[in-house]
Amino acid sequence: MSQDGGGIDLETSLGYLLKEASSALRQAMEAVLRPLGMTVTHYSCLELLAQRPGLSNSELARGAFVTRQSMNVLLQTLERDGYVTRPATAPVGKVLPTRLTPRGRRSLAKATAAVRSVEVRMLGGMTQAEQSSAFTSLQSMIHSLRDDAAGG
Amino acid sequence: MSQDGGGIDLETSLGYLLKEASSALRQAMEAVLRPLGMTVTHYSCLELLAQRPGLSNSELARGAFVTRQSMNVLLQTLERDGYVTRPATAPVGKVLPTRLTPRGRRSLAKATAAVRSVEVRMLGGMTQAEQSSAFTSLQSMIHSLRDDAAGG
DNA sequence: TGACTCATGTCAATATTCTGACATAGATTA
DNA sequence: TAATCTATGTCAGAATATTGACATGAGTCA
Repeated sequence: MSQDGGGIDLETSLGYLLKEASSALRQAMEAVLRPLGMTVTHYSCLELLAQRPGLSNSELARGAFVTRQSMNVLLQTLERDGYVTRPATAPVGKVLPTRLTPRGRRSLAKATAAVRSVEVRMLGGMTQAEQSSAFTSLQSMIHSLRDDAAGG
Repeated sequence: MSQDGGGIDLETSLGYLLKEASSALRQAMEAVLRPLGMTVTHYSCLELLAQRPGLSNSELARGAFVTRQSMNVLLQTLERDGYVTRPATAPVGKVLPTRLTPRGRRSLAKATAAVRSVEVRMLGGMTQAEQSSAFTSLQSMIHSLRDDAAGG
């Protein structure tokens, strides 16, 4: 309709569609993770640690797209429940490198399978070429948005 | 690296990239909306009402990707502050059609301009063809994820 | 008409995340 | 060395969103 000068047409807005897709993905992940007693952030943290052992609280926070305060709360729970371990004192600086315990690894294995099924489903209707171009497009969007200068 | 049988390689995962892009967009929107004293959900609600006057609480919730309970709290605040109006009694059923007040429209105008600048920036590095294919890809992902059957 | 199902609006309690703040450790610079 | 800047871990309070629950109204079906 009359998008010019008016509002942002949500029907054709790529930003809105991006949010819609992200929301659908999150909901699908929550659905398969819930039976495992795991939240998305919880899973993200474990998956990050599996791929990059020794990540710090702040690095995990950035990787899971939450604040370091939120990640800190999560890590304390995960540590208490025996999914991860952190040294009592920092080897260097204030950074506490975190690692998965065997229990954490076991827990992650089930979650990864569940999440993989979601991703496979999401990619189901796309050709390899489409996936490839979607990848490039998303990277482009991220790059443009990261060029600080908020006010323009 | 060794993604087979192991974890989900976050470096090459389209799902992770989707979350990354969505997070970057949200952060950029928060940055430009904050000076206006508005949150993203707050803005989304107003924008939805501008395009589809008379939307109900539940419909607004779905459009803004929050629960109807969360939207209800927001609407009560917006109504109290004079940005929207709702009839005291439902014209039909329990549905209360919500509408923007002149004040709500004024407030939205500034926000829309700010958000538009973010979307323009996001699209800056993409050709028209890329935007078009990104749109199709995102729609495909949403469609695949919406095909319920969570567990497979 | 009556029973059933579904969607809605709303209240309450809980959970999650964020903002603000502080002390500390390393790097940078003079 | 000393001052400054940046990044980190963490505590506390506030904002935000969610789950759970209930009553109500509309639609369906017998």
